[in-house]
Amino acid sequence: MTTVDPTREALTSLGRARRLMARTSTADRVADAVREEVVEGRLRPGARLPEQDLCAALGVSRNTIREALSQLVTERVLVREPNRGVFVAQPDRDAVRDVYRVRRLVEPAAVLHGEAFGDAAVAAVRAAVSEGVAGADAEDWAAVATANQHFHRALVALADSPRLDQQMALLLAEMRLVFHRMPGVREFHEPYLTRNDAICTLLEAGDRAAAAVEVERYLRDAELQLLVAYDAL
Amino acid sequence: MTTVDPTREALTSLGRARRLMARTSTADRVADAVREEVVEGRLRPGARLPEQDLCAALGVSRNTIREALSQLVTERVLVREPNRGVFVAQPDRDAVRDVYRVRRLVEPAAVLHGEAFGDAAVAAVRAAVSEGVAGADAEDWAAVATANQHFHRALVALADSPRLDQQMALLLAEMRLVFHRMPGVREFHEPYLTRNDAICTLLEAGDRAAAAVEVERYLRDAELQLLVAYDAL
DNA sequence: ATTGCTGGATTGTTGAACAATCCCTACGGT
DNA sequence: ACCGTAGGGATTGTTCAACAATCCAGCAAT
Repeated sequence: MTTVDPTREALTSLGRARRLMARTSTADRVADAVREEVVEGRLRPGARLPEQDLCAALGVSRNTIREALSQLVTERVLVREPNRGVFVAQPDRDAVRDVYRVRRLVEPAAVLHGEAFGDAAVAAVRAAVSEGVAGADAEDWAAVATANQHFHRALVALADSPRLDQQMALLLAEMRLVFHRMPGVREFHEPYLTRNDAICTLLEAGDRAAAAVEVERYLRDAELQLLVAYDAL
Repeated sequence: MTTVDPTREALTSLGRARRLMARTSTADRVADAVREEVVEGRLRPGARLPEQDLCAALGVSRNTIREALSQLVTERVLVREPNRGVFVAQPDRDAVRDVYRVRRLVEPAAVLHGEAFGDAAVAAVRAAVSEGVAGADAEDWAAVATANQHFHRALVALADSPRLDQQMALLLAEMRLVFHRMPGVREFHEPYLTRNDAICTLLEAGDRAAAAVEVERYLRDAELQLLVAYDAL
């Protein structure tokens, strides 16, 4: 029987925390850089990413590049075609349907049954709404799109679950690829500003049930609009 | 204006399918092998996985090993401590709470709003229930645990979403790590056999609302039981 | 126009190397 | 006995160079 030493245990715990906040690895930074290029639209869906070019551009070895690319493939930001290379993902109709199927399950449930305490979580939702309005006032539609994503991230954050937050981040990154495949960012995002506001107001009033219903309707409309746009593509 | 050639289009589609069914890469196979060892419990939570040992055991180079390990780290099967190595994950109390938070949102929602048509999906649930009963009759409690996981995977499959299925697979793999940290596999899984049966019967009767409520209660009880066991650890 | 071949380019995988970091131990000072 | 420190060994993080396997484009031949 080994006796537990609480002090020692606490110290090793601190050491672990230290390690977790250690500087990210090179591969992680490469992945961040490439992901940034993709979600910002500077790398278009379908674009090919030769490993050597990335080596030259980022000044790291091919192995490190490959590690980063594998990471992005599991995030669905890139797709790998064996022996051909990796490409920026091109979400197809089925991908859109599936993403919205998940969102329609998760987002209303988070609004309805979220366990986040206090008003901070709702305040984050309000902040995203304001951010969208500010973007619209400045006619910066890319900013409006970003604010919209912050809005939905804030909705999921009501569940107070790191794992769910992470999954939502992946889904939203995939959504950016969807938007990059089609024109009309303004037309798509602008109409939802008022609906965001309405949902947020319901939340602030404590009427989670009504807010959840409204979120579900929102997502259904958005999906339909995207699928129609895909058909016209 | 380009004219569409349906034959040509079908052929390129075939080419893409060919690539997707291409034999998995070495790194993928290594990841599968290690994951198998972990979920089967032959590698205990907290165990260290030195890269060189894996090289010798599996006969592949260190770079390939590292690629596989990175993959498993993103799956939360392993954790990496920079400059120290990778270890089999040891889900802590917070991990259990978070996993169940996600499951309590997703599983009832999938049961309630799932869009899987036909009886095939419900039949899969029934199959998992029968599998559990068979395992209990044979007093094979590991089989009962596996059947339980199949049951919950079948519940999520009601949503008919590949992305959700994949996420559920990751959560269930994490749950296996939780179980490996504590004794009493039988005591934990056996009581849920009758509840599985009840939920399945409700589903077969078309009463999704009642089934969803029952799933939610189920998950709440299971979480509580696990947290108590953690405290006694 | 279709088939078959060939050369070049890219990926998949390996092996070896080196710096950086960590762990452990021994040593010396107090 | 306790703390700090310095060294040594082991492991990881990263790079580089090489080779086989595969794919692609272009060309030749029918």
